[in-house]
Amino acid sequence: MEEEDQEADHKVITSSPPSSSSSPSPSPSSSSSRWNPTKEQITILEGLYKQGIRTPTAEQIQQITSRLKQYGCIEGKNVFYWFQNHKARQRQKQRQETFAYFTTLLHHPPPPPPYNTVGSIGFYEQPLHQCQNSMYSSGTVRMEMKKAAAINGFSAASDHYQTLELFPLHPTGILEDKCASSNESLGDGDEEIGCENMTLFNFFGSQRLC
Amino acid sequence: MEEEDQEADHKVITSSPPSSSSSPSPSPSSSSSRWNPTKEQITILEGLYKQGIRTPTAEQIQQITSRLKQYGCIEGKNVFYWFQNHKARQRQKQRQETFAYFTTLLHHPPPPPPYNTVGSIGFYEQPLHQCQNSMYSSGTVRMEMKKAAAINGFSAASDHYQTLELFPLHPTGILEDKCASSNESLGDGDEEIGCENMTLFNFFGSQRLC
DNA sequence: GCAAATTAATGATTTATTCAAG
DNA sequence: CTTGAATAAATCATTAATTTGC
Repeated sequence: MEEEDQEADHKVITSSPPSSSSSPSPSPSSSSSRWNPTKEQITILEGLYKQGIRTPTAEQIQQITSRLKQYGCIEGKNVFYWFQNHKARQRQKQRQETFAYFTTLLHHPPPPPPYNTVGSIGFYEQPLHQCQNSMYSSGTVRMEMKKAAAINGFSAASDHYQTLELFPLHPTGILEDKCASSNESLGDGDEEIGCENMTLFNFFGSQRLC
Repeated sequence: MEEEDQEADHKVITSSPPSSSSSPSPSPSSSSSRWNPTKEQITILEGLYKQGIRTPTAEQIQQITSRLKQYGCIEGKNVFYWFQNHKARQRQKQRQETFAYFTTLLHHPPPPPPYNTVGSIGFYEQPLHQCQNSMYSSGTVRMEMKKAAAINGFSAASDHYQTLELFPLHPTGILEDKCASSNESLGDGDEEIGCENMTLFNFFGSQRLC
């Protein structure tokens, strides 16, 4: 549809004067192409983030924006982007930390969980992401499975259930383990539970470090 | 429509300490008529949930099940039910929290930002958490807001933008006030920056940055 | 000391996924 | 099954840091 000319003049050299000034004070003369937050603005934004704000609503953005204007020029979109980026990068950071943590664990095998060691979540060594959607190839297979699972579950739910054996599900050695105990603790648990995209352990996936 | 049942089984109550208790050890003596997850099992299941798994496929269920058997007896249907219930209840919980938040907001007239101290960001007195995901009680409020953002940003992104205002995003005076130092409506020198997409959030009152 | 050159951060866009109405 | 809204991931692009040669 819209083929953005990749070669547009991104240059926009803007002849920005390398004013070398360290503080991006709201000096209007600097017609920079992008928002350059002041220290105060950053401080406030981070404070809001710590308060739990992640994806502010339009109204919130408005309020925040007008509030931040006293410290320098800023628009709503800047606030919007800031939260987008900050959230994403915090998550990214944590993934790396978690990854490092797991790597460490793999080198120091934790005491084999007998029965009461809380933890051990590492399951797949594959990206995993939310792979629940991509385990099927023909498109209907999954549906079938689901239904089957459901049916099996509900129908047979009487007494003598016996490993219903949902399918020709060969155990496959896919899920070798390399368990590692982990559960909270690592990282600043600043994500809330309600959010359904914690992706705490996605680090197996799109990890860019390497 | 697809509101998961609500009172299925499994209490998830932190199962009592394994020691000595009749914790559902792998002995299918069927002392209880229903699955009683062990703490380890819960931990793992929650971990998987955090990883993004919501509705595992039959295969995944199978894998998870066999994995969890290490910590106590369990069947595929238990896993299946657990995800069903957990998903539904998390959603329910979040809706409630969000609703509470909004109720609070409605009772506390939008706190006039007494901005002065840089460090203290007294925006919302409540933790706020992240209500962005479901702040609707009836189901439309949030939609409106988001839509506004989206439409303004992506669709209207064309030419001279000017506070499109395709919404009752009435300022409500909530955020008006101070800091009005920079007016702008005057010059309407909109095209200041060569970026087309800049209109993303015009509705915030496309004011010049500086 | 200072700028050009290089690297690291981070603002801004675009693309892909997810979810749930219709 | 299709589609729109919302959001996260990936990517692009610019600015600040910093290194480096003089």
